[in-house]
Amino acid sequence: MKLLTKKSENYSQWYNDLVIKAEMADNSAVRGCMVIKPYGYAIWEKMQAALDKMFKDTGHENAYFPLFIPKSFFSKEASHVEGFAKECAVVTHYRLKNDPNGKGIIVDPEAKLEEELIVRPTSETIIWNTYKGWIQSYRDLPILINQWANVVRWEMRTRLFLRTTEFLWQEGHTAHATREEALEETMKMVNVYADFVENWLAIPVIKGVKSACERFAGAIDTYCIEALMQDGKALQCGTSHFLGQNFAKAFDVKFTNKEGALDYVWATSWGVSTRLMGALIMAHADDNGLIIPPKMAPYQVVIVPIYKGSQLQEVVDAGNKIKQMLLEKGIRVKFDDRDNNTPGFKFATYELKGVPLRIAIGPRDIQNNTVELARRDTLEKMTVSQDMLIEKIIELLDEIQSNMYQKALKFREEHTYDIDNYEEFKKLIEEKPGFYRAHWDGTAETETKIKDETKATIRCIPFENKEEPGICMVTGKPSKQRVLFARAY
RNA sequence: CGGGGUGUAGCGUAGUCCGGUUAGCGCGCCACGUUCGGGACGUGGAGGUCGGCAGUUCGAAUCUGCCCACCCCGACCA
Repeated sequence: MKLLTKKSENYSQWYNDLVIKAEMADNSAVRGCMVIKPYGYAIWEKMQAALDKMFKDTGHENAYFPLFIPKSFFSKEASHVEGFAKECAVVTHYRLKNDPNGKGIIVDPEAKLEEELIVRPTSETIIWNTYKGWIQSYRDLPILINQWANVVRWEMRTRLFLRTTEFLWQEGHTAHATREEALEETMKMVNVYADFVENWLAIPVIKGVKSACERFAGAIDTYCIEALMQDGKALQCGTSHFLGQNFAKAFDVKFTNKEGALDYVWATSWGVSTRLMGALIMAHADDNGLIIPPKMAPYQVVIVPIYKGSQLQEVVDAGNKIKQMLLEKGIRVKFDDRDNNTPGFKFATYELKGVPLRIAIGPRDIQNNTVELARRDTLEKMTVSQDMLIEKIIELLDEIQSNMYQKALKFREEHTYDIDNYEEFKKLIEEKPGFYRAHWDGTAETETKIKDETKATIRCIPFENKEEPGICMVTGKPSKQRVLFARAY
């Protein structure tokens, strides 16, 4: 049975199939929205837990702000409105009634809201309106708050996990007394994201700053992490914005500093979303299905019993014993002792779901005091003595985690090219999609021209860039360093 | 919003051009039995407003009109 279209045939189709068949998500009845299924949600919960701890460890607290934002709040920061206006869902009425013509139910025209409410596409405005009431003195600062929430952006085109109309995310919103402190926070959080994505999701990222065109609406600077997917397209995995005093000015948030003078507060905001689930899928999966890194996996080990009728009890007992041993070591394990599926079916199922390690145990193993252990990342199978099993599993989970990272890193390196000739760039971005490091004159005009002609955008100006003087590949004007181009999701 | 495509059982589909018995098949599902070291098999069974509405006709999944939904490619975007 053909479960997935091959990656090479139609990557989009392959990705959709994979998401749906691996029990991550379904398309929902609402345009552009998705149902996150239990298996997918379990992975999201793992992400939440890891990130939440990292936020707390860096001094942040969680809070919650409203879903609805009065329209007037939105208009206060000019570039922010401009950036989001085109994709907002708007609540205009608060009541339904029976259709007087007897055709079901209609919106009651009498129940029109005095002021429309925007369903948050991001919460800067309502949060800064709130912070205004919280901040009078430098002693009230910093405010370091994170919110776990859903947001709505009415994009034209949607894709499961990568760009859904409604999505889940966290958004941090901080307020500081000084520019330096806010800048430090912005950098700190982009580093937290990079740390998380690399060490937990096993996806290598490039940290950098966005060009003016790609910057968040309302920010002075946007820092980001960019990853490369297996089809050669880039995916922005997280952003951290230095908002300067833009929102403080828009919402009139002033404080008395140590010197007794009034000043506007400095702000940052930062977020990652369920898009990371898309990244996880696209960075690692193969034609057999998902590959979930051990630190993210809802279950790290699955035990599949193999038996003929009379051996059932013996094999199930052995399986339970192994399960118990693994649980005691804090390893997340599932023992699939359903008797209505064959072992082969289960093998395929858990490969599709991306479970990092599989134990198969049957009569032969019981006789030899062994199990068969199979790695999802390499599909390698080995026979292991039960006495060594726990140690071996702990070792392998570690190894799989780092092997996945190394493999993704190697892929990225093999798909990162230096390019100096624009004509060649136009050709190569088509034939060999990936990251292209090129000189750029720093102007929005050139960037826009490149985007229009090639669909490639500047993903970021990497932080860890060595000084390398050159000339812009389009205009020939001087450039201090190479920037990162790619086609992106 | 433009261009292309598709809607038939939970999923995948045949049939539509050229209207004609009870809409067929595979997977899945239910029952029983045999199986079980890489997606098992047999027997029996359940499951359909053929996307919707209207029209043409003795008769519509099939023809006509309108509408709706979804997918792919653009524009937009995390």
